[in-house]
Amino acid sequence: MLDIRFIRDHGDAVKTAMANRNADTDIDAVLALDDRRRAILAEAEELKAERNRVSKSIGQMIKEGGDPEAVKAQVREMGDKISAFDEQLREIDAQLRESLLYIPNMPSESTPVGKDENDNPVVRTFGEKKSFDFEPQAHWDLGEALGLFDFERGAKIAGSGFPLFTGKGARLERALIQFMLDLHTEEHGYTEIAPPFLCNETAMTGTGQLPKFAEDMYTIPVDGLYPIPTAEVPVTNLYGNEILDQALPILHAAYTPCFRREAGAAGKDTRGLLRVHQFDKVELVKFTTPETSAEEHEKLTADAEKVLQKLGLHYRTIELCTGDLGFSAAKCYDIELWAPAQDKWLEVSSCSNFGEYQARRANIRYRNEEGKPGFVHTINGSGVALPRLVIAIMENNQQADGSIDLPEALWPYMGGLRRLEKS
RNA sequence: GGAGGAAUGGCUGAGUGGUUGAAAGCGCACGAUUCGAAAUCGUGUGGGCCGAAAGGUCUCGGGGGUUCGAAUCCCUCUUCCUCCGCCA
Repeated sequence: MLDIRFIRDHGDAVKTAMANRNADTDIDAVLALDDRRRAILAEAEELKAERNRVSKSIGQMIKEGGDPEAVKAQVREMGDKISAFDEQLREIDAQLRESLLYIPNMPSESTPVGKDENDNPVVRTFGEKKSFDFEPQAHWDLGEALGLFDFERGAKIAGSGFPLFTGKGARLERALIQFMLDLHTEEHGYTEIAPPFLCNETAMTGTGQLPKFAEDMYTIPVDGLYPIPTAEVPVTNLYGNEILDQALPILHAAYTPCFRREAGAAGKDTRGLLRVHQFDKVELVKFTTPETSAEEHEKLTADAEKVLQKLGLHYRTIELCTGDLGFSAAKCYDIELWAPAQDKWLEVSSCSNFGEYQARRANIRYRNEEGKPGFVHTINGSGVALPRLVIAIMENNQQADGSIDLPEALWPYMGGLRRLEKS
């Protein structure tokens, strides 16, 4: 959420930023609401000050044996007026907050201005495209043949898009999760979190999934809970409504399953693991001061990339332009893996710096050098998401006979197994 | 699921209707003392909103109510603790 005072003082900059984002927002309406709010607030508070004064004098009067009835009546009348003002304020506050919740973050100064994904610059590339002396197979064919997953039965018990892994496929999921968590906790300094997989509306609003993206979420209406679409939600909201007294930055890594309805992408990428309703992911989350957030964002992106380097996978890192930037992000790098049988890049991580946008929504603060509370900056990114990582491992490391060589980094996590082949 | 108890500032903990935003202690910050430190003494020390500031207002788990006035009384919700039941 943006600071209403910032919008008030930098209306034009905000409008430009929203235009760069292709965001449909009515900043003038928000400013008008803000004006009205302050006018009414001033009047209401003046009246309250008066009431408090007179009320106290009643106490005195009674002590001195006077008759306070006339004054009481007067104050009661003031109270009625105040109630009316408060009622108006409640309404305006709710409207204002609702409006602010629908305004996306300001892109950072350094975010390139652009229209859509075609304007996203490639920042760096690691490795290169593997060449095959045979026609590489798609992961769904490889996996089916090797008995790594059984999507038909997954669909039977849950629905299409709910993958089901079997045997070595299930083991590979577990191995990757453990490999990534070990890397981030032992080498990159993150503290592991095992959070709830369901979150309430407050948490979902804090990170920006609600209210705008409700249709992308699964819901459990009877309990008011949502299966999390990313560990970002529970881990960021860990510190909601707190003033942190521990040293920043705080670094957390968390494995969770993620649940996404993919409502806007129905019918797209329906085969295999390209786009699924449930997937595993290791997420990295940082809480920093404004001074260090840019640097910590770069480091977090590097931490995510390290996973792919260790697995020897060809990837590229792109920076999202203003037109392609996520709702809550100020700056974002996407990491994409090359999948030869798909003949395209697959996004496995979005590393975003949210500035104080999420912190303001979730009310996460720290004490600055003056000891005053200020909003932290939050940063997060996948480190990384499993399905497309599995696709890349399978499709890049496949052999002519349909077996798959496992990256060396995974051998210890697979109980020494070096290759997936027909048993 | 049933029956009880609890929720106050960074922490411990007073406070059952009137200048209480809240005693006291601890902690923390600054100052004095000291060659320096400890100890000691003094001063200060929650947060939101409005305001250029002075100041005002709101806030004692959340919401609602009674009252001229609520941390204090009433209703309700949430969370935690204890016991019973059920259960991975």
